[in-house]
Amino acid sequence: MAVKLDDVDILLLRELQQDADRTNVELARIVGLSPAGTLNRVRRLKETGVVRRITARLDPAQAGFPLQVYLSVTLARHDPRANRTFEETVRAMPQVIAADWVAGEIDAMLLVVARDVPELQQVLVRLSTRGAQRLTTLLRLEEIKPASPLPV
Amino acid sequence: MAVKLDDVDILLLRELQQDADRTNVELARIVGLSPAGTLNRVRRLKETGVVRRITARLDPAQAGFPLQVYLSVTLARHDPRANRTFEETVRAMPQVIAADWVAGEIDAMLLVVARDVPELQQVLVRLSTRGAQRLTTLLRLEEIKPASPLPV
DNA sequence: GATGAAATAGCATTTGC
DNA sequence: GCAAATGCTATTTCATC
Repeated sequence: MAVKLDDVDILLLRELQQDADRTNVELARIVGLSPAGTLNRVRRLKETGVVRRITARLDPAQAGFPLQVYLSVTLARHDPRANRTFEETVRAMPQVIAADWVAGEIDAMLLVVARDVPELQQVLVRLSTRGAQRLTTLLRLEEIKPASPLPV
Repeated sequence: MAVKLDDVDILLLRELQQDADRTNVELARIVGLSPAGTLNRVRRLKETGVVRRITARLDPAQAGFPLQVYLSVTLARHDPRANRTFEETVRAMPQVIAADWVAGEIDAMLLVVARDVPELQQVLVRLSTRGAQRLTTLLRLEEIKPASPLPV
């Protein structure tokens, strides 16, 4: 935790994670501060990087992406150059909506969306030709728990 | 795609996914509509469910959660009751910030955050005693690609 | 059926305390 | 961090295409 957060900050973070689509005045009422004070708090949370950004979260299926998969990836080689090639490939593919290096049974975990099966296959083929030795596809069937706030 | 989206809608979705922290007037200028028209569009996108919500995305480490893991889960039993028990357990655990049923080598994929190793272990133990037969932990090391907009 | 322009009420943001 | 003040913005209304 690189930033000191008091109770009001924590409360603001909870509220903003749940619903950032509210006026500053409304937030101020919730946390019991003046609008000016609230504005300063929120600004500081953004500036310090605790709040990375405010975004709209879409329903992937409603937005035209009925296929969502987790892709677990093992690389064929593990030198820095192979890693970078893979990273750049992943960043350049719009269907990959998140990706992380991980420690465990595999090397990387990707989240991929696609409009149909052929598009998904394109993604798989491209990753295979860019260093992925083993790709395990986990098709997202149903949400157990939606993207939730960090329990600050 | 359950909703018809024209070019202006698509443009709005792109902008809102990237940065929802802007005034309606600013959005209106970007998409080339009047503020009133833009407001109607955005409201409709929210009402139809394409936009699920507007939220603050935090930096997990900055917010006090240096440990983030993907947990792949295989259940011991697969009857409806075991599934429900597991679902309810997961929903009730604040450290689980997202969870999905998947088709593939495993049954479910979870995203978990923790303040330290003991807290992570607590999560693992609890899941084990609530139906998880096999738990594979993938520790998030480094971001390859941050949470990105759907490529609408 | 949706847009644009005008009008009002309310808000964001600044300044001084 | 608060209170007051100003300049904009959100939001509604109504005419319009």
